[in-house]
Amino acid sequence: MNSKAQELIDVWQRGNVLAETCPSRPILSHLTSRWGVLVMIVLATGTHRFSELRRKAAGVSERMLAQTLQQLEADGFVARKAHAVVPPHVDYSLTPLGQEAAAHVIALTDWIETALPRILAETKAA
Amino acid sequence: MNSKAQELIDVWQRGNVLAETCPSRPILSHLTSRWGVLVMIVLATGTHRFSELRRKAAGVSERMLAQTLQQLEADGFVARKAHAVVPPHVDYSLTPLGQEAAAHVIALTDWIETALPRILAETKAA
DNA sequence: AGTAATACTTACAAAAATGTATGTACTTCC
DNA sequence: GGAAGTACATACATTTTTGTAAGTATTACT
Repeated sequence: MNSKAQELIDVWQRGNVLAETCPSRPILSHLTSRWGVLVMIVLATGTHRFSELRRKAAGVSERMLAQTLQQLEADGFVARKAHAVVPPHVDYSLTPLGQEAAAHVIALTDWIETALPRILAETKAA
Repeated sequence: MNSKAQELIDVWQRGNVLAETCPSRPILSHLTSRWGVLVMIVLATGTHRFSELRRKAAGVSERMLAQTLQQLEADGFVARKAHAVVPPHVDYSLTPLGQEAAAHVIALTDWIETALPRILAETKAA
């Protein structure tokens, strides 16, 4: 059996982000995308509405927030609950899977935030 | 004192990725960039040459690898050591700071790789 | 003399991400 | 009657990212 075929089989057991076509790569990119990271962090603190997320993740446009939420929902990390009222009311929260993912994303960003003074001290100008 | 000024001061103690202009954001984006993640993972397994990194991080172009390495080096996560020989020989490794960062990046990717079957099972078509 | 090897850089092109502005639906409030 | 409020979608423009191809320097091998 060639290595390509082996890779396909392995995915049923475990992904490998180093492999070019592994389905873990798009998942990783959604989770580590510019806004994906921030959305996960905010949702980890509890259920939020669209507009609340927009305010807390400073800098996101409506368009990007909507797109990001749809990706995370499609990946099974975010649950969307729309209430049939006018004006619209939609609640976003993390699924159990999303909570697991968020824990790691937060561990990373938390480290960065904490280590920032040390990092900045060693950073060479861009 | 206004909140903008407070933000500037706080950075000396701790970053906040939710803040639009916090210097932690570019750091985060370098670490979570498409190739940044892979480079950190590979370097965490030991010192590598440019060409070795290129092979292990399947899919990177020379241009992107060079650029990624320069960013990570500027941030103080990667150490570059060039040997003055012909043909060129350059070794890349993680700094102590880089090793701390890598640990978290790996925790995340490792979780994704492990959870991949579960994730794929819940994933809605793109 | 021509080719290979390594770690890049540079110019150019194509693709992807992101932003801006505008529209929608329906109800409540002024 | 007109404005506000919410959660989006859509078209379009711009910016950023990424890739491709080619070039560079020096030595060794054929």
